[in-house]
Amino acid sequence: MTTSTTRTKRGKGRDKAAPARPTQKDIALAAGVSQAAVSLVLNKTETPSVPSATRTRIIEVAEGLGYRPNHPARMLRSARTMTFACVIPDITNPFYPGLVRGLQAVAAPAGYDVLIFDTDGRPEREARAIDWLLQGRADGVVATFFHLRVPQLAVLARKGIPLVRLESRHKPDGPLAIDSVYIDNAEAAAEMTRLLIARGHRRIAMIQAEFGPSQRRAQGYSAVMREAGLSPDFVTDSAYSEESGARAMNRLLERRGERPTAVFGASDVLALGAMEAARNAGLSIPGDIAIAGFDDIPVAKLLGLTTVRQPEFDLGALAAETLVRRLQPGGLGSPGKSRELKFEIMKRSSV
Amino acid sequence: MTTSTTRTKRGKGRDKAAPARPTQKDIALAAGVSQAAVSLVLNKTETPSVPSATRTRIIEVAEGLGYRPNHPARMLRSARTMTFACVIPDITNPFYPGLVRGLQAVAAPAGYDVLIFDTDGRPEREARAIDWLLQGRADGVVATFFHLRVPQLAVLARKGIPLVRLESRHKPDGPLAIDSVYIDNAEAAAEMTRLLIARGHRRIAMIQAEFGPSQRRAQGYSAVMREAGLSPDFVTDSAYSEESGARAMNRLLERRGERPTAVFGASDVLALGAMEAARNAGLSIPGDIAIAGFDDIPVAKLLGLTTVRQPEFDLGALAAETLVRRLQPGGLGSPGKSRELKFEIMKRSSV
DNA sequence: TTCGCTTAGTTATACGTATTACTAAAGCAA
DNA sequence: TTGCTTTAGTAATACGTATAACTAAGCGAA
Repeated sequence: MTTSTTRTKRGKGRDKAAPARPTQKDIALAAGVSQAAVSLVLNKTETPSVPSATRTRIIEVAEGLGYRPNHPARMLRSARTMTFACVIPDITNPFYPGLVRGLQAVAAPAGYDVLIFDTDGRPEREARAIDWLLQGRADGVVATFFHLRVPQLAVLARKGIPLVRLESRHKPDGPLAIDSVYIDNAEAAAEMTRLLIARGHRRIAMIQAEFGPSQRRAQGYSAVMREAGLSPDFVTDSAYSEESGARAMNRLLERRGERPTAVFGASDVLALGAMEAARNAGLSIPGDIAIAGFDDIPVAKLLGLTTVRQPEFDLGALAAETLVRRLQPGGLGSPGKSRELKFEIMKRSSV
Repeated sequence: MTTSTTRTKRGKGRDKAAPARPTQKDIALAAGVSQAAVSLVLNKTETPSVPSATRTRIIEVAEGLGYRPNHPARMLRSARTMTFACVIPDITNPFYPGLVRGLQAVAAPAGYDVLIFDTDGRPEREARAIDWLLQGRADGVVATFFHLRVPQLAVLARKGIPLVRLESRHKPDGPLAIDSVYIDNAEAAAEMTRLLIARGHRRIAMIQAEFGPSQRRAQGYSAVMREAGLSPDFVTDSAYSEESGARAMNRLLERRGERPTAVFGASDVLALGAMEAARNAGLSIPGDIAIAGFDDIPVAKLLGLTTVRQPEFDLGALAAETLVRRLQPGGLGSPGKSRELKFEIMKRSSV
């Protein structure tokens, strides 16, 4: 609008002051060598066919022009994106940022970046994620799928894209390059349920979500309840969100007859929502009602929530390690493994 | 399979039946047309030179083979990555996931993905981010830099990569494609300080971090304090983390002489750390000490933290819109604009 | 002299796509 | 018949890189 020169950024326009991104060709031209020589020097630490004088000259010219390798071109040529995709329901759920950092911690030193894809736990978004991955945007994937199962995921492995699933239980080895990392969700939930029973609770309800890891947690809870001669009591809401948790808790509180004395949220976010709803209803925690969660997101500590600790960072790091190994030559051949990390019961003040 | 012409063309023929990702060439071969025809049909909605019979055949073959366009090749050819980079200190800070979702909400419908780069607020990581962006990995950037200033960032704009900064105040228009979105951090901090004074506090300390938006917030606080004839009282720690907040609070509590009656954390995360330290020291909030924060991260509500609301999602969405507009033809020419969103004081129970 | 070896590179090609420029064949009018 | 238009495509090229295959010059040895 003002006095601005219409600058053509790149293209055959070739005007002098246009600071386009210089390519190896530009360096070659400026240094009086071929493009191949430039590529050689810039990529190999030892170049038998290029003497150090030329080497130095090329490097100096490259620095002088501010050369940066063109990533897309590299990807195309080498069929490697040097990117991991992280497919998760929602980065806003405080469980996942820690996982992502774990991923990054291992991926970055190995030269990989991390791309995030949110599915919102919806089947069509999960399908879109697969489609998107098949476009060669990532060399490997770490993912939590609520809906897709191995048959739908196998296509990735078949196209040479290893996948590490964040799972809720041990998976039998499979022939494809689909691995998993997990903590034993059923056992963890079982142990938490035992704790609640040991504290004297008999009417214990579980707030669960429709899909995802909540199912496995529900199994552990159910098993222990029945073992103790108590009847499982589920309230199901749609998502892993505070709103869902609060809604579920309100449904519990509206019940006529005997209310539960303890509520086990299938995830911390659900438990926190439940906690707030309980407080809003004038109940004290754990006096009037005990609340337990699952995940141990960072705020759980601040709020004194008794919960199951999932080592999110370590899970991410382990997943990344698995991918890095898979992507080494010949790594795709071995059978899919399931690797376990240990959970921990964090006893705080909400139970 | 039916026709045994499935050949492995990538990977030097190691695997036997490896179903490589089919390319346009493969489709062309199978459909008896040229690669150009395939590209035409698959990309244009109207193809005057390809009759609908051929069109249909090509599309069917493409679907039959499970064709997915190769993203790197597209990027190279079209010089468009269809990716936005989001450069932030730490995705683990609960302020940022919401920002990312706002970004995604606008970016995705426009066809852009979002890549996350964590800097940890360290200068060398920020420099690495720039370097990394210059490799043509993203078409546009949304970023929070603690250390880099316009001179160092200008290189992006000069190479045709628009940048939207998440800022703490209005920036004068500049000639480059560097925009910013912000809330008026100084005024917000000023207003919060006024609230604390209005509640009767006279000894009000601020916990701040060494770099980043904390500085601007400190200015607003200082101004109001001095205006009221009170002296500003800073405790500085390194990062925007709970540990830093707790450490700073402990330093305040260890002071001999008169303790502050209110503590203003330059960010919610700092305030939460301070809150925990205060509780651990046996103080009640707000009875013994009032605590205020800045950001309004999701847990602030759960913990009853009085704080300044930054519309994180909207900031992200606005940033993305700005980028999308910049990337439309001719969008890079206009001067860099600074766009403001409104903050809100969230009065809860910690003050 | 010829042969072989080393040095210092260069040339050529491929990755998969998008796009521009071109063309062969058919149809039709004059 | 020629000339022109339409139809239905194809061939060629470029994007920037990595790498395999090649070469020209110089030198020493047989």
